[in-house]
Amino acid sequence: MSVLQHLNAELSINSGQEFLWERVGNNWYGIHGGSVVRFSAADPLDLESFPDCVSAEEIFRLDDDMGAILGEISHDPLVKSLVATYPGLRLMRQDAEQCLFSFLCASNTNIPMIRRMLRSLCARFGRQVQVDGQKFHAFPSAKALDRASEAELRAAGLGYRAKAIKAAAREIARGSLDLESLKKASYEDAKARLLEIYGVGPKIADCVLLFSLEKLDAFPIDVWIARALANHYDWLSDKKTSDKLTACQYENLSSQMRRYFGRHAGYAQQYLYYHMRQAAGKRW
DNA sequence: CGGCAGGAGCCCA
DNA sequence: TGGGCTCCTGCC
Repeated sequence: MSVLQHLNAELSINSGQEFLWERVGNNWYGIHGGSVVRFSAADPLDLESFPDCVSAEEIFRLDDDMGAILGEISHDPLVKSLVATYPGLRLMRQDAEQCLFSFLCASNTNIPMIRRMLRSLCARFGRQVQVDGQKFHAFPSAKALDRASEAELRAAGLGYRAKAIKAAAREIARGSLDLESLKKASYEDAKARLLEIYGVGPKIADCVLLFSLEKLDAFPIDVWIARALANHYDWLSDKKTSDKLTACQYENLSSQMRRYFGRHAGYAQQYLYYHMRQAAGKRW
């Protein structure tokens, strides 16, 4: 995810959503599927991609009506206050395959480790791209990942996640999984298809649905959101009693929040997530 | 320094 | 419903 603050001024990327962005001097550089993207920290709309197939409108979701969206989710007093505290925070639209592979790497680990795994995948299996005299590696295609053995993926530092990466790469490479087509499907249908993938549970599915498949009502619940719900939403039924949510509790809580916040519940989720991380002093 | 908990979870018995 | 999974960092 990324958080874009003040589109025309200060900007920060929250790596809890977008894992492969980094600031170098006055520019941000990021990996978006097969492209390297660069934009100016001072003016994010001054954006180029290499090769040129991504626009600022696309990745910053400039087509979203932020006024209307913020109005909808601000019926909740906490989110209303966070909208004021973090002006300009936005969702970023991610490459669907990269998003799926990224969150398959995200289970039972932390953000610095996720970044390390993904950089390792890019370096080993991604195409090299030169931008501004610097060498980058694009995100590997599903075919490239499918050509790698599970052992090679383990050697890239993925641990037990290698099996899931391999399984998803195979489905995409063989054409049995078409993420693009899921953008046109309903939330329920797209989620059901994602849950068939080995290694994808409700949390990862909701992340892909929100960040890449245009399901802005998806409400992913990770450990930070679970804490936010426990601390601030007393009226929720079947709240977590232990550290971890069962699949049943997850669906119950997530659907309650989707109903509560409405068709752009995912934006509310991002404010809560960003706030919980900020409050805990996390930068990355 | 060793030991242990924890980290955008999920699968399996 | 509980245990295990890779492996690294932070803390005691």
